[in-house]
Amino acid sequence: MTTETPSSTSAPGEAESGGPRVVPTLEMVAALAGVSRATVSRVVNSSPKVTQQVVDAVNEAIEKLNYVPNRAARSLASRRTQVIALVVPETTAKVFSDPFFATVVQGIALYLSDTDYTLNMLISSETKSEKTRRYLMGGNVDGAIVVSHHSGDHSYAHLGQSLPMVFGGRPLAAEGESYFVDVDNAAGAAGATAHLIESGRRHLATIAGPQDMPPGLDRLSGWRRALSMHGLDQSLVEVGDFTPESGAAAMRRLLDRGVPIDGVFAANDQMAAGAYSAIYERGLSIPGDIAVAGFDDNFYGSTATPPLTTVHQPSHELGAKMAEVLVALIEGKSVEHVTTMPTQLLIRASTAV
Amino acid sequence: MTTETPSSTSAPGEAESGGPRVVPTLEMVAALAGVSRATVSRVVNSSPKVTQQVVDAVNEAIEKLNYVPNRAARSLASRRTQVIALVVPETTAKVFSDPFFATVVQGIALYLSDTDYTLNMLISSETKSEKTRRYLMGGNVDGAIVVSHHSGDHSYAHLGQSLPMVFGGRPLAAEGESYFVDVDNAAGAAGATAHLIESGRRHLATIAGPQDMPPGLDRLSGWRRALSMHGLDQSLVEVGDFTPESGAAAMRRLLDRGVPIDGVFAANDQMAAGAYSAIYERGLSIPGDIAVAGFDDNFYGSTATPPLTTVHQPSHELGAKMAEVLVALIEGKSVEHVTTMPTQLLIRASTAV
DNA sequence: TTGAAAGCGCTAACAG
DNA sequence: CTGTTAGCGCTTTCAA
Repeated sequence: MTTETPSSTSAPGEAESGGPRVVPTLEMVAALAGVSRATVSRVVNSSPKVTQQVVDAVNEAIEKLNYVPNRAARSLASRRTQVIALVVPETTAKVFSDPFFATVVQGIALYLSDTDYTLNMLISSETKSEKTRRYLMGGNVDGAIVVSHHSGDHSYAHLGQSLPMVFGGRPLAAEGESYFVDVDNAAGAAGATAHLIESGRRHLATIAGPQDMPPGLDRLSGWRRALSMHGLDQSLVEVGDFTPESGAAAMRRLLDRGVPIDGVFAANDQMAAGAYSAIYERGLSIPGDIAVAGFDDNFYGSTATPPLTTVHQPSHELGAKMAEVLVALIEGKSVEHVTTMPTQLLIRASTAV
Repeated sequence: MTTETPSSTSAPGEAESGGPRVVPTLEMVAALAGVSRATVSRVVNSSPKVTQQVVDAVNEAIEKLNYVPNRAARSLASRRTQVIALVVPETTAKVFSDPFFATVVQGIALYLSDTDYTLNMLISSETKSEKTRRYLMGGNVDGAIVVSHHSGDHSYAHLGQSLPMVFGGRPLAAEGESYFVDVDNAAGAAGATAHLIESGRRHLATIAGPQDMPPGLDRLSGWRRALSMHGLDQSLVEVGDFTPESGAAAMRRLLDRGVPIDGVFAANDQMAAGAYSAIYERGLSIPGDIAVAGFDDNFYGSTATPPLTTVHQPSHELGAKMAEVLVALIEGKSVEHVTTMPTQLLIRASTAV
């Protein structure tokens, strides 16, 4: 990057028209208000010990000049960046097409927009993870949020010892001291399963998610919990990988067992959609022959025929909560390591009696 | 050289364990390498005029100390922030569930991860637009990217005169000097329509998008262009609002006209999906009786039965291009105001012969 | 309650 | 090619 500046010193951002952009400084405000820079700084940071009179004068000057504090200067002086990093592992970014993730991010951004923090989005690919790590530890951010979709991958966990961090989704291994916000997968799954039972189904199967991912594990255990509470058989389990195809395959395997099945809980909507096709292939009906419930509440479920009963995740709130926890952490408040958000059962036609 | 740190001053981010986080400074690198701070700065900024020997020594010191430049200090001194704002109008954020948008953002982030720029995401609601504006103009960012989904809303356009800005999607009114990156809607639509014609269809209709949105307008004109090139009738036009329901309604109106129709181009996949249901309602088949083509390439089209022929948008590349244009603009290079990205026709079963 | 002064860590002329 | 010298705009003791 050649940093030579032509003699005319055209300020960056001056663009092609308009006069030189003049950004008012705290000093100018001080001059206009007839006080010292220190006082202006106090007003800007709402220090309690400033005369109301002075406060008003300063605010008026600020208004008049359209003054906005310069973040860089502020950071440098206060040794606080007011920046929060949003780390998105590239593998997650690929699944970006999952509306769930997008909504979580939106929740984070919206929460932060009411604070003085700014969101810095980093896509961290394999090749750049070291760069990301350095950036995080280089004093460029006050904290970080790591959204790793379903994987439970907390490879940045150890950084949590030196930088406030919050993870989305519970880690696979009990990472001891890391903070995370998660949805109550087990309770959600148990609720959906209970609903199946309450609607009269007695021969329940499940299409579980990968057993090396926390949501896969937890949703399966939720299913088991509901069944054991009712003393029902728990042997009808097949595992998929969260794709529709795997759901269809799992459903076929279940049907091939030749035992009666009148209800299925799939660990996500995609697999439930896959199950639909397998069920229809065999000439069976939904919910007539088999009731189906899913998890996630996305497009696959809502557009299916019949619409899928599923477990809705409060993705927006999840994001907001992650931001909230992180900010609390940064500000030195003590926070629970684990925050669990409740899910909501969406009853639709696929489980009608 | 007073680099002493008061014993009690606990650095922020010290978290609950681990020693005080010591972030190495350029000065420490200079000392270790036995050169001046200026030289270290030159090396860090890869200035060409430094002896290789010195460069190596400095880099070694950097490595040893795990030094990362402090962005705030750098910004303050260089009067460049190296930050790019991503402005997401909240209305767009609500449509966040559209994978298109998520992918565009990903493209932006990925492009920037290879540069020294950082992405700052701002959700700008009605109530906060003034805050956003101030933030942008307060010297906190070097430039901004505004992603306004389909609306063509360039309400931030006037800021472009003082801050480098790039918009996604062409503006509704010819905003004179604003920069934008868009997909070639007209060409894409013309291509899909041409494909319909080439596959033997002669009685073509279209379900156009809202005529107050650029994509709605451009896709309709693309359809017209293809028809006029073949001297076909252009009267079978109905307008929808990009929702499946509006697509179904529009299709019903078309069928109600009582004239022969053997092909339909819908301005997006959602409306095409709606058209499917209207067509099926009348007992007609796809593509047997009517061939259907859409635009966007999303879930609605790929999961439809039969899979929908549609126009794929290079969303990832679009994002990357937006970032590229903005960076060029910031660095004073001259760039075209309009950048149009090509689309790609995805031929699937809905237009089979 | 307010002001003066001393930096935060880095870049950018300007000498040498 | 390298070092010296000033700041960038703001916060923060420390006095007054």
